[in-house]
Amino acid sequence: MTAAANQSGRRSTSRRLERAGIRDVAAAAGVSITTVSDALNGKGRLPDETRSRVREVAERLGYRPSAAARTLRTGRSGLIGLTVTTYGEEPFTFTEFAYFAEMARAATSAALGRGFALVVLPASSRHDVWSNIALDGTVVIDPPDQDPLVTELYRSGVPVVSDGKPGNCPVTAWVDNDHEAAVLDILDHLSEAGARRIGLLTGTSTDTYTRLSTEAYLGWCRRVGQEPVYETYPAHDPAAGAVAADRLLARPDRPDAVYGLFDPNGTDLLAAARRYGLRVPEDLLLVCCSESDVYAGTEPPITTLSLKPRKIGTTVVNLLIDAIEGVDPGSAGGHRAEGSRLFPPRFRTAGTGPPPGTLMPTELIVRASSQRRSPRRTVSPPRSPGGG
Amino acid sequence: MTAAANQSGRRSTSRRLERAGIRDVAAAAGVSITTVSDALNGKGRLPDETRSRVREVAERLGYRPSAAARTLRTGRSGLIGLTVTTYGEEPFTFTEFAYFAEMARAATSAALGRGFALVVLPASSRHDVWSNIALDGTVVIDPPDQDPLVTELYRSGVPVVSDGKPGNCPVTAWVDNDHEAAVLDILDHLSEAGARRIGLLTGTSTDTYTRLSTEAYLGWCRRVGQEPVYETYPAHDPAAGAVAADRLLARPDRPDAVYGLFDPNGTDLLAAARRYGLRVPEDLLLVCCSESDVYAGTEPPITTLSLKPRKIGTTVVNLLIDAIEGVDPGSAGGHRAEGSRLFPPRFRTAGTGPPPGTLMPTELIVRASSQRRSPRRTVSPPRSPGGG
DNA sequence: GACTCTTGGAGAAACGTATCTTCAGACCGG
DNA sequence: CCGGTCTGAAGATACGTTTCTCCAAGAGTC
Repeated sequence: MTAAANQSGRRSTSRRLERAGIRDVAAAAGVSITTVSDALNGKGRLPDETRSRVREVAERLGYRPSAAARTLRTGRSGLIGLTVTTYGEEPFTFTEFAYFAEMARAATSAALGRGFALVVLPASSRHDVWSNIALDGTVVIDPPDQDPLVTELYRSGVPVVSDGKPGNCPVTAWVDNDHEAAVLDILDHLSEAGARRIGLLTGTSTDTYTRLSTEAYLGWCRRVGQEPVYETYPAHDPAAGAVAADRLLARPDRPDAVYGLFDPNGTDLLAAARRYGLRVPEDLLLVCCSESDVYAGTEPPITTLSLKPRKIGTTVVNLLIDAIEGVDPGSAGGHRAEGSRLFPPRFRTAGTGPPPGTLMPTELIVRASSQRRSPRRTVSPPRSPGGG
Repeated sequence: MTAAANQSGRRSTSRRLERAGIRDVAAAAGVSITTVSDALNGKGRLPDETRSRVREVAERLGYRPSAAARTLRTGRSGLIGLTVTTYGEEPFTFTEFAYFAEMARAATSAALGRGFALVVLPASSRHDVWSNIALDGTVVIDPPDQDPLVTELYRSGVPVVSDGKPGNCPVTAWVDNDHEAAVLDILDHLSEAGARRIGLLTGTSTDTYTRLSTEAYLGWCRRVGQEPVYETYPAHDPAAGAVAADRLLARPDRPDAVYGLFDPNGTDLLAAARRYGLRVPEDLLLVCCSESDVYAGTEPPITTLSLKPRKIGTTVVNLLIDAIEGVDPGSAGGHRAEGSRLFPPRFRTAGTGPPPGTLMPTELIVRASSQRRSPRRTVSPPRSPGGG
């Protein structure tokens, strides 16, 4: 007791009325700080009586362990960065699209459930902000090729999991949709509904989503023998989308079905169709990729492809925390991702092979805009009942 | 140099291949760690030559100061909590409504601009998550009366600024719209457009927004001599809104104009009106509170009240950081809030008076749904040209 | 030449926790 | 009676900064 009391005495003279520290608790309980730490953290070998007594004293003193000190000592902050990449020169697309909002929400929730909190950090943030925060790991949304930020993070030993298959930057793991399969699915769906010439509304940026989707479309055209009909525009510019939709329907080789890669494309295409006197779905079949449920209420309702951002967000965070906690994902201790795991994930062992990736399924929500036969049906599964 | 070299030597034997620390930089540059710290942080009295040499060495070694250690030492983490309150039993309304998404985005941006990052923390989070994070301050969105979380934060000395005038919990400062003025404005606007009986669609929860708005409506009715016509529903339940909208228009004393307090009310009311064969705006004038621009594209476009979440988010964060940095908001050093400041903010001096509040203006975006005369006009200022 | 300033920089003490090591004593079998 | 094991707990160190205090030497000043 004497030592603890001495320390406490010293402190009380040097500082006044500050928050109670572990030493104060130790002194008040008549034990050492080791015992306090052990009692509060459920470690060490202590009789339950001591444990509860210490806890009670700590409670009475309103003791709150210093997160900073704990982080310094343990090397764990309980903080995960959520990086939102910026489109073009736009400062900040976070929550701009429903996809990001949903994904961020699910990620926050999943992290919280495992005791971590999320720090929202645009990739364009000042470097001093980044380096001033103790991060246990980072989620990166849709990193561009050769993202210097990701590279530096990875090099400095911070686990990085990306939403979107990374181009050339090393990551611990990544999660993405099977964009190729999704596009092919939609094209088949439109063909079955009677489409003869399917057009595409796509973006000019080089992110994986845009690239894979466009390539899948072009490949399908080649295979089926259809001339590609597509227009591109900078996806981050909301005004440009309407213009591109107009361009697409104004072409001499006007498509009789269109798939739009971005969320606002549905309303833009619908408006353009109206301007050209095209009826949907009679004259024009429409599908777009969107997480917004406004398309259930448009006239007519529009078929959408959902990328399942909630599943993605949850999976990304779980993979990241697994990596942080050093869990072997094969063992029983690891948290199982919810979606189907097409690629068996392996955690990076120094310099062997590509980082493990997980492909998540998408969901096609079929509505009136892509059905000629029975426009009364509103929602149906994407494939015939026999499909997996 | 000897001491530094010794320390470096000791360390290199005990640990291998870890990140470079300040000691390593000091040893490599042949100076003391004090000098390194001063050089890197622009403090102390050092000739530029030494400064740049140290910086260069640090760069070469890839030195990144430990955020945890800095936080422990300085007591500043550069982290701000963003608390999203939960509606009813719903887990998590963050980004649910456009208001929160916009507000959070603006807050993140503003914080980043001043060197802080935001940690998203639902009020329902496990306590261990809260206490495990070193927060310099917290933004609380719409705290309920007697929020225990806010009370504890405030008591433990963490500055708290709330979006929404707090009920009974102590905060450092708060920001809110002038909801009473906004409602009165809308009611006047509808009256001028020819409404004889104005109805209200409101919520059952007790948050400030709902309470003040409803009270303003009731007061106006009393003053004008109109019998109140309103329906309430739990705002967090999206399905209940449509039902309540239907109830309101099914009443025997059916209103000829309705103001809906929540974002989805516009589409719900429009759908209900259609079901009852009511034309908007001919038979029914419509206004709702929303940040979504879908109401510019509905048929007809709907007049909305914007609470200006971006301004709110920016102001809240700036007030919080002012408090964290101990800036007297009256002095030139303080960051000026952008909006009009109806109450002169004073920072809390122990136990005197209520916390300083700032009222921000709202904006009425007038569209066809609330105008009988000239439905062609789409957007106009809320008041007559003479108004402030 | 003794004195004050000023400049450049080093030493060492925190910050508050977690944990490794050590240690005294109790208990126990032979 | 003695060595060994187990329990309960204290001591000390390290985590990596920032910053307060102090000192040496050079530069002026009278």
